[in-house]
Amino acid sequence: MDLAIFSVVEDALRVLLVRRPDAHEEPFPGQWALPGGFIDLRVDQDLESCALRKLKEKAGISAPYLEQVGSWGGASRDPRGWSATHVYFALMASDDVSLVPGGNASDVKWANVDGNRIREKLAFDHTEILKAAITRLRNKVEYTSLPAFLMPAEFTLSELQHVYEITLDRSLEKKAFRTRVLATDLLEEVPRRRAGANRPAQLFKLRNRKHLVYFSRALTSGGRQ
Amino acid sequence: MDLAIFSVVEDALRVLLVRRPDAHEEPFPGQWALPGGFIDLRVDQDLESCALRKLKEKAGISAPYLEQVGSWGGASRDPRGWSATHVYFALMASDDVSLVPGGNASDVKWANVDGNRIREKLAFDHTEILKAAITRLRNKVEYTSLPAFLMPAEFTLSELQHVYEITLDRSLEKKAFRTRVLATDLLEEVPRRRAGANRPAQLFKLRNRKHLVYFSRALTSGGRQ
DNA sequence: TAACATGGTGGCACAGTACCACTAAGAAAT
DNA sequence: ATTTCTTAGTGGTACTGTGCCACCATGTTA
Repeated sequence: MDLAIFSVVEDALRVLLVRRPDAHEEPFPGQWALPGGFIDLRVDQDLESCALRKLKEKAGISAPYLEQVGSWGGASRDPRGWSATHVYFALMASDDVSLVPGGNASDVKWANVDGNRIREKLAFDHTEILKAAITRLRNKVEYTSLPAFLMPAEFTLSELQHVYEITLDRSLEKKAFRTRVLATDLLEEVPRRRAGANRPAQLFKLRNRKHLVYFSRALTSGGRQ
Repeated sequence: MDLAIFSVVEDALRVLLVRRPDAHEEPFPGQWALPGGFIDLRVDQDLESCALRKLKEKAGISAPYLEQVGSWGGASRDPRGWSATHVYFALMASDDVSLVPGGNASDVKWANVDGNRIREKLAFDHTEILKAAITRLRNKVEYTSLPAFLMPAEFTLSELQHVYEITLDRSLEKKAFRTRVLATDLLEEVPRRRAGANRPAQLFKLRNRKHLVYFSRALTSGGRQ
C-alpha cells in the first residue's frame, strides 16, 4: 500500500514524502519514498480502510478525497523479491496541511511537483508510481472539480482558479472558468467577502464535501500568459 | 489476478466467464467467475505480463487492448481469508472470438452484458468487480476511441458506430458521429468497399493498432430511437 | 426501371468556450 | 477629497464541435 498525498502549499503542488528507515537490512535506507506500508490483516477490512488508516497515521486527516490509482507488481521493484503494492492518491485541503507531519519532522516533507515529476529520487519504483498519480490527477482536473478538494472551507472563485492553474500548470481564461464553474451546482455563496487592497471578492463553499462534478468539455488554452 | 475480457458478438456486448472447479475444497464450486488465477512468481515479470499470459491461456489472443481497472482486497471476499486481486479489462476484436474458448467448451462461455450487469451470479466479489469494469468501459467509450479495439481488421463507419451504440447502450446521431471520428487521425481508408443490398460502404482500418484517441467532448443524446 | 435500403452530405441551430475590453469596488497614495 | 492601483466581475461577439434533419448517392432486388 502506497499513497500519493497531494496538497497545494505556497502556490505549488506538493506531494508528501517520508524517509526510509536507516537500518542496513532495509532496502533503500535513508531514501525518500511515498508513505505507505503493509496491510494489517487483523485491522484493515479492505484496501480502502487500509489507505484511510495510513492517511490518518501519516497526515493526520480523516476525510480526504481518496481514489485508487492502480497497482504495481513485479520481480524487480523490491530487491527482496517479487512484490506488489496498491496505490491511492489523496487530496488535502491547504488549511489542513499545518497538521502535517505527524511523525518526526525530519523524516517527513512536502516535495514540489515540477512538470510531472519531483526533484527527489525515490525508493523502489515510486518515481514511476508518482508519475502515474500526477498524470491521473492532471488529466482528471481537466474535466472535473477535483481541485475543490484542495481548497479550504471557504474560498473565492479566483482562488479556486488559481489552484486549477497550479495543478494544470497552465493559465486559464477567467470568464470561461467562472461561467463553467457557476453553471454547475458545485458552489454555494456564503454571506461574506474576502477583503484586500482591492474590490472584495465573494466567498463560496462547496455545496457537497464529497460530490465530484464532471464537466462536459475540457478547457483548452488559457488566458494571460 | 482477474480479467474482464469484453467483445461484441452477435450485436451484444459480452464478457468471458469460466466455471470454477467442482472440487469441494475449492470455494464457490461450479459457479461462474471471471477468468484469472494466481501470479506465477517464476514466470511473470510484472502484473501486466501476468495478465497477458492469462489472456493467452484463456482466450488465445496475444495483442489485445489491455488496461488495469484497479485492485480489490479484503477480509470477506474469499472464504479462505484475507485476499487481494489485480483486475484488468481487455477488448477483443470480434473476428478473434472464434478462437475462444481455449479450454473445455462447457467450462467457458460468453455472457451477455445487460445494463451494467450480467444475468449470471458470479463467485467471490466478481459481480462488483465486473460492474466496475463495465462502468469504466462505458465511461471511457464516451470520450475515446476504445470501441475501435473491438473491431475486425477492416470495417465501415456504420459498423463502428453500431459497436459504439452497443457498448453505450444508446443510439448515436450519424452525422455527428462521422464528423467527430473523421476529424481525428484514428482511421485510414482502404481501397475497398463493403457490398450489400445497398450503396457500398467505404472500408477503413485503424491507422495505429495501439493508439487510443481522446475526443474533446462526449456525445450527448442520440439519433433515431 | 421502379422500389428499397443503407451510405453519405449540406446546412442551420445551439451550447459551451475563447477572447478581450470594459466596468466595479475597495485600499493606498497624493 | 481625488487619483491611482489592484483585483473582482461582466458584456458581447466569434468560434468550434455537436444536434438535428432533410436530402441526395449508389448499389441490389423485384
